[in-house]
Amino acid sequence: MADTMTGLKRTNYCGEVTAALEGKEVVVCGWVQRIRDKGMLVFIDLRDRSGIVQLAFDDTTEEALRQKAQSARSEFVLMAKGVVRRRESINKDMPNGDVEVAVSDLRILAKAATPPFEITEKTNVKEELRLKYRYLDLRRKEMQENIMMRHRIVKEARDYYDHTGFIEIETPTLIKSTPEGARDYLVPSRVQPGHFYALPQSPQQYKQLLMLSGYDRYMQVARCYRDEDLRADRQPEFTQIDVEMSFVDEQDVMGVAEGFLQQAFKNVLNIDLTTPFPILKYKDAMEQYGSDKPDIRFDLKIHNLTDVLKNTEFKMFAEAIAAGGSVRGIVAKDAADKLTRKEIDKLGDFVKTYRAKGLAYTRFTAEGVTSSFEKFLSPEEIAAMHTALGASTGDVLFVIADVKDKVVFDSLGALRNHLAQKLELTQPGTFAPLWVTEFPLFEYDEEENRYCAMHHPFTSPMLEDLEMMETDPAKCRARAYDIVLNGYELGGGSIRINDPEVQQRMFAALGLSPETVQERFGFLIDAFRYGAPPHGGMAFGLDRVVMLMLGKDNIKEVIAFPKVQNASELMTGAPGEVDQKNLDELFLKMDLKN
RNA sequence: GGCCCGGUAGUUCAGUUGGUUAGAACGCUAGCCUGUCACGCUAGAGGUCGUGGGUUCGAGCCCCAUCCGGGUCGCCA
Repeated sequence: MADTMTGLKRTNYCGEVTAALEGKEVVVCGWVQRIRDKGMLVFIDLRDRSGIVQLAFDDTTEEALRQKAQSARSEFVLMAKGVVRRRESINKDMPNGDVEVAVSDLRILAKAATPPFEITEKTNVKEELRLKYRYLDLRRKEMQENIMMRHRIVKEARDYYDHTGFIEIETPTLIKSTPEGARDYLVPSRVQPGHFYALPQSPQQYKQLLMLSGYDRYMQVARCYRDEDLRADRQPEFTQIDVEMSFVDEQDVMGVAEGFLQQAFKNVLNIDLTTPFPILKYKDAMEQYGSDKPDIRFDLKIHNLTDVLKNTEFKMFAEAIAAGGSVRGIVAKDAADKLTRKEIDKLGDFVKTYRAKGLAYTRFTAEGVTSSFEKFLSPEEIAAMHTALGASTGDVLFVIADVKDKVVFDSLGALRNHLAQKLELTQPGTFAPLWVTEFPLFEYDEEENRYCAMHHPFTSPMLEDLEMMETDPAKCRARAYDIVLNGYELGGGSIRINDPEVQQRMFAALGLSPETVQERFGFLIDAFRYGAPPHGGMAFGLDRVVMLMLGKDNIKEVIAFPKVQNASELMTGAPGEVDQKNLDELFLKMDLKN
């Protein structure tokens, strides 16, 4: 049987045992990181979330106690009492490597099986195994730092918004399903057969109603759910720092958000972010960076070559231009000696992922020019193109043409990021936040053959575009804004519609019948009849904020118990099957055919 | 649903053209060691090569199917 703690109380965390406590008696608790057994001398590195302290047993230690120490193994849980003393030889690599605890009482509180992987600060163990034994993975210093850093960032959020007059209000997570937008997670109702709750994709409608109720300046650390496929930066279950304010315009919301990021970066990372953040219109973001979440840490801007090449005889380009498409390119400065022919071919495959039909390139070296397409252009066209791109010796230029601007933007935008990574154009620890504004209000859904809300149906149109809601929806812009950091969408929001008439026009533009609107949003329409203040807000994706602040490229690293690509959790095995009895209670029948 | 990558000892990996008993490092077990700290030394255990089928005299290696994991496109108001 294991020892008990009887008679001992922890006095200090392991990492707190420093030279300042020399001569004092301490009691420490933790897990065995490592044992160095030299016979008459035994050293144990004891670890807790604060750090490591060395326990020492020597010829002055009672023999039975020393033997007990020798019986300990990795990850055993120990409690040790002893006097802090200077070491005979100092370990400069440890913060408290100049002291140790001369143990006089040792308790083995729990034995431990040999873990399936070593609990080390850094790891190269497969993620699958780490997630199956997540409770062991979370013992590692790296993970403990991530999780504790996440706590500090959440605390900064609560502090910041509290100090600036925000009230945290919890909203329900069993709510009514609204089939606009992402797929809902559904929860069957037992007491109302055939009816379902949905888990919230965001607290959107509740926070707007709170504005109507007068809780000016609301915030919530809110768990949200979307039943869509996972990515390195996307989990089906995630956390938002959700914010809504009344009697505000875009600048107010953006200013408050900038203040939060500024404070969090300062207090947590000691990094100064300059405000206000740059603002880029959606249209410019797409044209210059091929993305609505551009990484502006590096240049590699996209240039439009359509005019320059409008009379070209090169078929690939001419056909795209004739069909109303475009030809655009980017220049990788001084990359000619870094990109081999083989690597450029690979880039051609890369852009095909984004539906580009091909990647035209020119390698521009002192020895000469290698180009996949310039032989089809006139000398005047080549010169004009090079001028437009700002290309010179040593550069590699890439050109993509397509009937659809979206294909050109998507592929060049992705190529831009890919090249930046390959050519190491960014430095770790640099942060380039910006706002992207003036998003389109609508997006054409080719499957459903109608316009959908790009953001959500409560987003206000820009005042000057109001009339275009009916006449030219594609051109109608929204009072929406996204905050972007290093190529990631950190969050987004909008000024909402607070005029019931505009809201009706919005629903009409989306092709929703009055009956559908009444059924889905009736309570909201109704509420807005009773005095809705002008309001707006936004939400940060907390997981991404933490991920970027920690310099990670996978969101799982900053979530204690994340899900894997098929949306299961490897440790518990969720989701699981349930008993027939549970199904019967919920009036559910399985049909697993097809 | 599509594309790409991976799965060999507890872990990370190597494994030649298909050919003897599948190796290394770390970890683990036992013994020795009075100042270690990636301790050291000696000895040892540990493998259904993801799974199923096929080709072959012979498969970790070739073929087919399938499972698991990663990245990504679609998807993510």
